[in-house]
Amino acid sequence: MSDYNHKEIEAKWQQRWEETGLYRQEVDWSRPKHYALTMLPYPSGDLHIGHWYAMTPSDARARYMRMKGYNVLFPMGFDAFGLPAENAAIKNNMDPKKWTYENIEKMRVQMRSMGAMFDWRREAVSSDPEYYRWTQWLFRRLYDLGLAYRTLAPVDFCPSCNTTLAREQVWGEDRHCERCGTPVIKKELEQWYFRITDYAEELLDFSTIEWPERVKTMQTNWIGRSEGATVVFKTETGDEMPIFTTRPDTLWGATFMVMAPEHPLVEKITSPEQRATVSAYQEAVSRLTEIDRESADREKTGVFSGGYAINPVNGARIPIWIADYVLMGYGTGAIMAVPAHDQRDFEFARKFGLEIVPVIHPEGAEPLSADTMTESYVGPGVMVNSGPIDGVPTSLEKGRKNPSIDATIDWLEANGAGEEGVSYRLRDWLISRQRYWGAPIPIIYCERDGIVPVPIDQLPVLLPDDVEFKPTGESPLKLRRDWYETTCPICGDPAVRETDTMDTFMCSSWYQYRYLSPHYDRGPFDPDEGAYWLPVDQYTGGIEHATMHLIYTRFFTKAMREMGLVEFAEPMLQLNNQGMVLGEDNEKMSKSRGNVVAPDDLVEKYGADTVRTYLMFFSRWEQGGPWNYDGIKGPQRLVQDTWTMAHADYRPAAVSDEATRLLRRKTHQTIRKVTEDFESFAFNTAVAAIMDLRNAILRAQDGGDVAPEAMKEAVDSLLLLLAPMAPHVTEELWARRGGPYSIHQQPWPAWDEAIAREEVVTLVVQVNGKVRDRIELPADVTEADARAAALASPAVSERLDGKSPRKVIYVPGRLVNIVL
RNA sequence: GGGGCGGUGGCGAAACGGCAGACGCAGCGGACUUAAAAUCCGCCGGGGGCAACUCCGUGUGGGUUCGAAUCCCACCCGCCCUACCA
Repeated sequence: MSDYNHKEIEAKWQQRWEETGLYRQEVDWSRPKHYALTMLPYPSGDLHIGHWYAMTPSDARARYMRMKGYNVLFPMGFDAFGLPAENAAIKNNMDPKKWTYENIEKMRVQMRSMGAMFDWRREAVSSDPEYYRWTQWLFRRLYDLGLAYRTLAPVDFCPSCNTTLAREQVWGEDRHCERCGTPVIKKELEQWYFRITDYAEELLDFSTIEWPERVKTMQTNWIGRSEGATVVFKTETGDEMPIFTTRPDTLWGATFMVMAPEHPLVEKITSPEQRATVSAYQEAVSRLTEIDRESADREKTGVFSGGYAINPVNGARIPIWIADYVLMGYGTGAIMAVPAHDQRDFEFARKFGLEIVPVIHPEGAEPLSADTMTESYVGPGVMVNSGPIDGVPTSLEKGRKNPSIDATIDWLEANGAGEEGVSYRLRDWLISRQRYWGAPIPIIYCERDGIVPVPIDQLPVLLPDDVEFKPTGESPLKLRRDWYETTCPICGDPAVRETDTMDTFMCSSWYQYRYLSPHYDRGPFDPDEGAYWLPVDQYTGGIEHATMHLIYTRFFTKAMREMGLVEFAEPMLQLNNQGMVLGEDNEKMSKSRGNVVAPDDLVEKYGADTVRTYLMFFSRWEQGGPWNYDGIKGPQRLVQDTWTMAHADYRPAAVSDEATRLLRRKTHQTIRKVTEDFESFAFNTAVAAIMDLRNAILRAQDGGDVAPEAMKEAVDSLLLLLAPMAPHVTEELWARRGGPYSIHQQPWPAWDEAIAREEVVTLVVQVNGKVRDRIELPADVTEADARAAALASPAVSERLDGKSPRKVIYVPGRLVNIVL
């Protein structure tokens, strides 16, 4: 037996797998398919331990499914557009493309060291023109479906540099430009959006997918469905001013209105006397950070507009105020204020001396009085001062099934003053980025024809190379006149290109489709591949994408369904999230903390097999936890012991049936346990079970009284069970023991329930719930015998003291509890 | 403020409502060795006892149950997400 040399073995098998195409994944309609996908990395240039933690257990699961008989697709690629490349380029005066592709090359080498079963022929890189051609194509299809639109949106703008700024370019409390120090202003710019809100309702439906409750809850909260009513108020200038409320029943208590400072009607309703005040307020608000503006504990600010609106339920003339606690992005950007029954409105009314009219009489209490209230009342009661709904009970704080709300909506609909309505917190997806390193938005602006999409046959709109990264504040794309200036596809007149690029989340919203056929040039993916492989069966990745990527890709799939590209509505049927590997100090890993664990060094020292096994063993996968350099010794010993026992020249002196039966039982119990654990992503206990089998085999080899066939079964089974976790060393040992190539193509071992069954059970004997004795009984003992045996236990009879028990609980195979 | 996840030996963790601590790390004692590493054997939650054994113990306080780490209620602590959502 030679020593275990992980470097030699891992290099050897990685090369052999490559040469023999072991991990080529092809359509095969005669076999059931399994599309396993793990989130693709951003090419930062260094594969860190978090990547290993995400990818190697996913790989082991894919390998397990393969051994179970599935035709498994397990691809990999790179989410290669994005800001870091551009920042690195500006900093080092380097081409972002060069930076990105050098990083990709480096990471490919690192990923190969994992020994994962990625089929590299299916690799997709989102910054390749043959990839983003189809990103642009999908944009075009979304545009044609009316799901992409352009509208004004506020961005941070430096009036001195005359440019938009990214959030991280705005510095300090006073929000000044990072370059020139000028205070930035909010400016309305034309930006591209996707109408994800059209799918808000459908995105709330998780009935066809098995995703973690946590992710479903986060998405549900993110989408934020509220039920209520839309009510149209009329301003004195004659404009309609719709509002959304979850408490339409309190309409009779509305004593003023509040508009967001950015509301388009503000200009119109502001009176001449108030104009200067309102403008100053708008200006001040535009300088606040989002965080400042949206922090709830900040004191309310606002100004009177000078305008009035009419409450449609009672004709009351109420003042319209402007305040930034009302957000343009939610509902209609304007609210009715009911200070008696809404705390925010109450605080505002008290601060500015506005009228408060209670419309709910609390159950069994004194009527509310505007003069004595110290906070709003949101409890149950009976409606008062509310015309047609006086006397109707109100129970819940929000939502329907509240009699007073139902009655109000009926009244509103009957009188044409409003209707039942639903509002979502979800906003449309802003995809414009004032950035170079991204997929160009394939749009041309023509004086005559306006917004003109680039014709399909002219895609991709290539991102030009050799751009100048002068810090001028202009997009580098604008400086490339030969690229920026073009002609209108419709009229042929001179026109200009859109210089914004697409959010990289768009690239990653459909990559699972591109993997099927990364070089296909007649569509985003080859439908023949799609028909077989889609949708993704098993998706793995971090929880941090719960409300971003994981919503976007669901939206994309629904939109692709509208395009006729797919027939299903959900991209990934099952999702499992891994946790995070923390530093040894139990803190998030970071260079500044000096607690970063480098996988390359670990692979050098221990080998990929040991690193993989340790990552799967040290904690529950979805939980993660702190790294521990000592802990890796456990899996290291497992690998070493496996090496030793697989080489052992085992010749028993004399065979014992009992010892043989015990080892076989352990073997079959382990197969059962590891199989169940792989099914449920419980990798840590799977490794523990394999370690347990290892212990039994070593003991049996030492004892030398187990039949050779049982020993072979045990060792071969251990190799097969360990193969998904430690693919190289098990392959080597399998080959050395004369097994056919490859171990990864062997069927997953099956267990025999009869062999796995215990013949003797240890019954716990409790008296009043406390363990007093343990008795060994045959596994098939009858209830009567078990009860009798328990009562016969000395520990019981002693405590029973001649009396008969009040009750005896029998749990088969577990315990007998005697209650005195 | 809202929502989510978690709190079990020195450490990472196991445990269909049924023997708490599987498996591993560290530690301690011993064997081998000139020595160290590696390896092997034993011990390893706390208290009491020579021992058989016994009492206590899963963040805190209650509850349900024959029986609770597990279910319910309240609270404390930690982490994550979200944040004036009308």
